[in-house]
Amino acid sequence: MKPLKTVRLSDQVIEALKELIDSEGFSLGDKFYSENELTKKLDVSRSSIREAVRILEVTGVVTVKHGKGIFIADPMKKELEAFKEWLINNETSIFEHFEVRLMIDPKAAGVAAVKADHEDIMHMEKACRDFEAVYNEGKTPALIKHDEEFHLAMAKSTKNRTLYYLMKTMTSSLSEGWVTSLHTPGRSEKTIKEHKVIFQAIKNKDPKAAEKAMRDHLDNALADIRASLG
Amino acid sequence: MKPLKTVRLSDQVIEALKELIDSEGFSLGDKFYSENELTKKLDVSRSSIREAVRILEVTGVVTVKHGKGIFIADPMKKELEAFKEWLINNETSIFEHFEVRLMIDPKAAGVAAVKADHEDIMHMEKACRDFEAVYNEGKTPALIKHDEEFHLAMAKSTKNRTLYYLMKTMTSSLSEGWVTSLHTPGRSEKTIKEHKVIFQAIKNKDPKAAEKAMRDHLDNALADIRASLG
DNA sequence: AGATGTCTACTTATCGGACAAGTCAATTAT
DNA sequence: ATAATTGACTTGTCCGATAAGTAGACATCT
Repeated sequence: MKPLKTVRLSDQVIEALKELIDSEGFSLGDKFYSENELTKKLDVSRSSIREAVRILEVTGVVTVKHGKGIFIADPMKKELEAFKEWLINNETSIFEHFEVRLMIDPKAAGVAAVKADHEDIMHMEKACRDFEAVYNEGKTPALIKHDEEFHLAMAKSTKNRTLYYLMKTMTSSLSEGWVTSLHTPGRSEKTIKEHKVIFQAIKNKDPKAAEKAMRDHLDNALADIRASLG
Repeated sequence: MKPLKTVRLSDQVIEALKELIDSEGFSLGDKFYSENELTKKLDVSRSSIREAVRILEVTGVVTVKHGKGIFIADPMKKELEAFKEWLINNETSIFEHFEVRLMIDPKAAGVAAVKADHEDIMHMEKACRDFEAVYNEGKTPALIKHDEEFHLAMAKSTKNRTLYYLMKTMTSSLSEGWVTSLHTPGRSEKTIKEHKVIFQAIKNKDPKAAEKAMRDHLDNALADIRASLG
């Protein structure tokens, strides 16, 4: 790479690095080339490489770790991990969790009803089927996983990655701490029915019905938990 | 300036330069110190100075002109251009963030209206005052911090720690470099008014009014951002 | 065998000096 | 007076050296 007049070299390097990441299929968390490797690869001094990498770091494309190397970054990942850790360590109550989920999930279901495509519909339908199948096999502990699968499929179909990652963080922290509490007597059967109602509303592209169905689902689940806890 | 363990020197330089700009009263278009001057002034090698200056350039604090020097930039103008670029390059956009915030914040404001105690009210009132004070001083870049302060105080008064930490995670996930772009022309004045409306509704323990005020606030902010981006 | 410390290679972080190249104004030649 | 030149100052890039964090291999001790 030779300097082009009037255009800063390090700016060209920035573009070259983005291109490298895309074209060579680097993804989330992968270790990138070291500064020395990049020096040879792009035939540019290490100073220019460093400037470019540093800028890619502040713009959230990569993260640089002293002594380890350059890694492809996930913008929200760091914060979400800290969030999850906090959720687990602080044993936040299941009621807090539901209060938040009641804010998010119904609205998300409404958005999903508008934006879900065929693939999303298939995914949610599969989650419903899996839940029912596992229930019929009597594998109660595994049910929570498929409950999450449905809610995550729903979140994904909103086409909002931020929302999706957020839900993933919350659900994963939930399954690690409160597995047993969620399966109160008779809850699984109700969940199967309620998920189907939500699914149908989304499939019918009816936002209001989807929102209401999701709210009812969470309200019912919360009521059952309260009842079982006395 | 001596190196501090575990903290990158160039990061410290960034803060030092921001401090220099503030404390020595540099303003829009002024010629800043040259790299050599900064080297002597901060007792740091030119490489580190360059890294820091380069980052301040991409975040819109200064502009660097070959052969001429470093100049204090117009934050708004520069950043709005860069912000557009950033939105294009990053898949998770500010719009995704707002879509999620629109799900959470209004409901949270409703809960806050019910559960906020005296201390919470004081905290929110302080956030409103701080925002207005900083605005009157013309320190635009610092406004976002006090905007977040208000929303976090609101979240905290829900007494739901999960919700609070969630909000904290989301606000911090907004890339630090581009936050001032959120303050489009005329937005600050509106924010002051809108925050007051939300605050009053919460203080009056009126959940529905609080919810509506928050929804309006976010809708308006989003509309302004869309408008400023064309 | 298992725990512990040391060595080594590789990585990023910082430094200092060198030269290229753009800018501007004072000086000089015409 | 005008044009060309020079020189000082600026950022842009390169190079080589050293510091410091990391991880795995290896040897040592218990």
